[in-house]
Amino acid sequence: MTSDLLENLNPPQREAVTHPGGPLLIIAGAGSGKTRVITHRIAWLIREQGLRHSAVFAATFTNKAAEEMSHRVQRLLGVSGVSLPIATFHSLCARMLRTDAPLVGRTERYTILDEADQRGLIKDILKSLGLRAEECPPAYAQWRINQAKMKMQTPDEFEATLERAEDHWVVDVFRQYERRLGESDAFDFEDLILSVVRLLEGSGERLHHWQSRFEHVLVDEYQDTNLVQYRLVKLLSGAHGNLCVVGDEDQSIYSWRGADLDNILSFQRDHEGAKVIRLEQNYRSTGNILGAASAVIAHNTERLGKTLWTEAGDGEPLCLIGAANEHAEAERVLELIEHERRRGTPLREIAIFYRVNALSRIFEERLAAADVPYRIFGGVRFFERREIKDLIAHLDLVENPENSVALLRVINVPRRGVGEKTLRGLVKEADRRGVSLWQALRQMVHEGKLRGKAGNALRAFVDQIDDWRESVSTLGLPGLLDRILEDTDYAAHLRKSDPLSAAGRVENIEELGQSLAEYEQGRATATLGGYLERVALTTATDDYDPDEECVNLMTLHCAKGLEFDVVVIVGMEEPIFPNRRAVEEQGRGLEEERRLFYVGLTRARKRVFLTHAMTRFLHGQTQRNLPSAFLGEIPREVLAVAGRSQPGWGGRHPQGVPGRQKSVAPPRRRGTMGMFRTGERVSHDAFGEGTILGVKGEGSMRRLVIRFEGKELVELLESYAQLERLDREET
DNA sequence: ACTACATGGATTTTT
DNA sequence: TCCATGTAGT
Repeated sequence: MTSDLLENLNPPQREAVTHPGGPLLIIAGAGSGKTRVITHRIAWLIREQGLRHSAVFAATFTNKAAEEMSHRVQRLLGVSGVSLPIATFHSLCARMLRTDAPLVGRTERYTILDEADQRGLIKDILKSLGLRAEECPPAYAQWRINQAKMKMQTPDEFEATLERAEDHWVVDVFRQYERRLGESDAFDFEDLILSVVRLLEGSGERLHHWQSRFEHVLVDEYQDTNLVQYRLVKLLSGAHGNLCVVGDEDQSIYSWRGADLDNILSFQRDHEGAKVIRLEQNYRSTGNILGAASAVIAHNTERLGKTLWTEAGDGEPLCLIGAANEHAEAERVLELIEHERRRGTPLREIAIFYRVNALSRIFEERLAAADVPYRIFGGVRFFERREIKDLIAHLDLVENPENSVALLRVINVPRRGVGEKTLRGLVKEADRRGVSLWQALRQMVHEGKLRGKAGNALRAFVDQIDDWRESVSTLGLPGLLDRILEDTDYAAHLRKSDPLSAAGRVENIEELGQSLAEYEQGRATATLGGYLERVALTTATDDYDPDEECVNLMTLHCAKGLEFDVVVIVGMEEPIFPNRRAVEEQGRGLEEERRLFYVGLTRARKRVFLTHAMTRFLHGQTQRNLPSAFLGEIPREVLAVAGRSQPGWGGRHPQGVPGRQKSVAPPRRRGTMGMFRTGERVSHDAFGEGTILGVKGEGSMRRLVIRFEGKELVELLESYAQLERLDREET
């Protein structure tokens, strides 16, 4: 029986799809049809192997990936509107906890804290412990606590492994934090998975229950899993061993978020008899792009190794563009976009990637000035806007008033005259009684202890929450929101606190109402808890429109999983990319930076442009930047160097080019201007005139050591330094 | 209790 | 430069 599910698959893809069971590692190179293989495999398991829909646990890292997979599987199966267990790790665990939360000390109405909530809670704890923010930065505590949790450390274990004595305060914060989470009936992101792991480890009955529920376990982006996710997957597949993981070690770029590359590197050792399938045929990029990416990544040592190939032709060479400063760089990128436009490339097929967000601004400004539509990925997310967070916090409280984080956020918004002093008293009182803030409030109301201006406000607040809680069922979700808006006169509060942005914020609130209505309409059992779970685990970047006609700006991290005809990677400069801090502060820094470059390159279908500026104004000062070392790792034969395309500009105009540039010729490509020798006089756009003192390396790695007039020594890669020979001109 | 200024720090951020 | 955060003033 040849299933139509196997049509249009290449042999290794087919083998991966039809692998019967047992551990399977699919090493999926960039652009090798990974999603296709996963979705076809799930469909194949269900249709050809007779698996129940609900028996395939398929975990991803992003909602977007999960949604796409889920849709495609449903399409393959010819069904729709089915809720398959294809979702993010967090979402799958949240679902398991909807029934099992009471077994880990929470209720079914638990709350999910996002990172902002988490930071709020930590700040609060710091305050109540009397720690000063200068010596004990909340962000640092948050980071350490999350790191510890990702390593499955309890506060005690964290304390035992603490290396720096001066960090001991974090232990206290961690202990308090865990306690307060419990009191608030809340999970943070990591807890969602961690709690399930602890549950499965602690209860044979639950382990058996979930193991038999999920007969196959699939993991996407396996190179990004951390210890907790690894344990979860191992536990769930422990009984039957039907574990299929898909990943690419060369695209692991989240180690700083706890991802452990060893999970994928040692999969074979870890799972006896594991089958390994490599997907190496690339269906996305040209030969030249693939050649560049492969050559770059070959410098890494922590690899399973794979050889990407394509049936496509070489295509055009990658194009390196050097500019004198960031203004010139932006100008060149704009020219390039204009040129692409005339070539017929749709704007939505052009992307600008940068290593750090700080680089995006100048491109935004230039694009806006030139009336080129653009959009930025990963800005402030919808559900992180202040007004939305405020209202969600109200909803959180209605669902679960024990949630102290939400309570503190909301108790004086809009202003009710409940200040810091009153609040501190309340926190202290709750602490003394050993109950949540909400419980303390209720008890105090009951005992008639709340008097005075603040007391009245607090009593009214308690009544209001109770009132809302009672009316949820009659009002419906959008109705509840309206009621909250009305009762708090929130719009007036917005107008008062920030008149300029009020209109936009009101619009956002209307959108929130829309989203509530949509949620309610979309399902038979729409609950407030269900909606809040979705909100907590969803970023609104998930719903961007890929067809919108605009240039895409994003960090290299955001680019993972996307593809464009034309990719421009800007800021290819030494301290920025590879990022000096990343290299210094993380053990595997340089290799991870290189993987990031690899990810960027492999996003491109047709053309890649790499740009760098000799000097850049950043953080309030002008820095002089050498071209990225990664540029030297690209084989010379696939790299073209654009010369100065506009005589008379681009060089010594620190203020940028005055006025609008008329459309100009495409970046001209030309090779280097012959080899330079020691002793020759040269001129350079940014550095001025100088003398070559020495030569290092050879071929594409040939570097020139130059002393520029009155300045220190500079080492430049000859192949793209854009030097001009002076001696000859002067004679 | 809220607002206005100073200070210091500035990768990346799937959930 | 720009932003978040902390403190001093009203």
